[in-house]
Amino acid sequence: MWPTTIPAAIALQEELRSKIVVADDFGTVTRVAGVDVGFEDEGTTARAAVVVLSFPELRPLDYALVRAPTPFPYVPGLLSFREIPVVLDALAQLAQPPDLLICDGQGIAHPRRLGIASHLGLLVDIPAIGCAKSLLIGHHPSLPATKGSQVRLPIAANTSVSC
DNA sequence: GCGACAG
DNA sequence: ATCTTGTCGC
Repeated sequence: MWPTTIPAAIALQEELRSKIVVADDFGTVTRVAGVDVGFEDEGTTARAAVVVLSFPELRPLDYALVRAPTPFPYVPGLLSFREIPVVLDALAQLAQPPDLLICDGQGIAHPRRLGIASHLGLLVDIPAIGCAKSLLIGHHPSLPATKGSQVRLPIAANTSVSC
């Protein structure tokens, strides 16, 4: 069953965090999937879109678009409970299952090390990368001023939190 | 107590 | 995330 309350969701994260395996090697990747979720009807409907590309060619191989009732409110730190259910439905419809997932949200750079990418990857047992557009917690060193600069930052920098 | 807070 | 208007860059 899926958590319905904030305490239950946090408890589940605490339970799952130990299962996370941090890796810099994703093994042999043949198909990579881009995953994202949008909302309709004032947030009451969740819409998942998954596209599978060949790797490294990046040719579209498959995709799925699924809508379902939104199961959980947006709570910073608990995004996965709002977006994952409909994503699971979409992933189940793929004829070409991916070897790697790239999600719009945090991975282990999360208060309890379980951002949506980590959570989803754990549930479907597929390596996942969190590709968030902004920071949820922590800090990082100042970045190069030039767009496209190659930098190597600590994973989930300064994640000292008291949540 | 106050501010911050993925999408 | 979504909505909506104005502005910017190619």
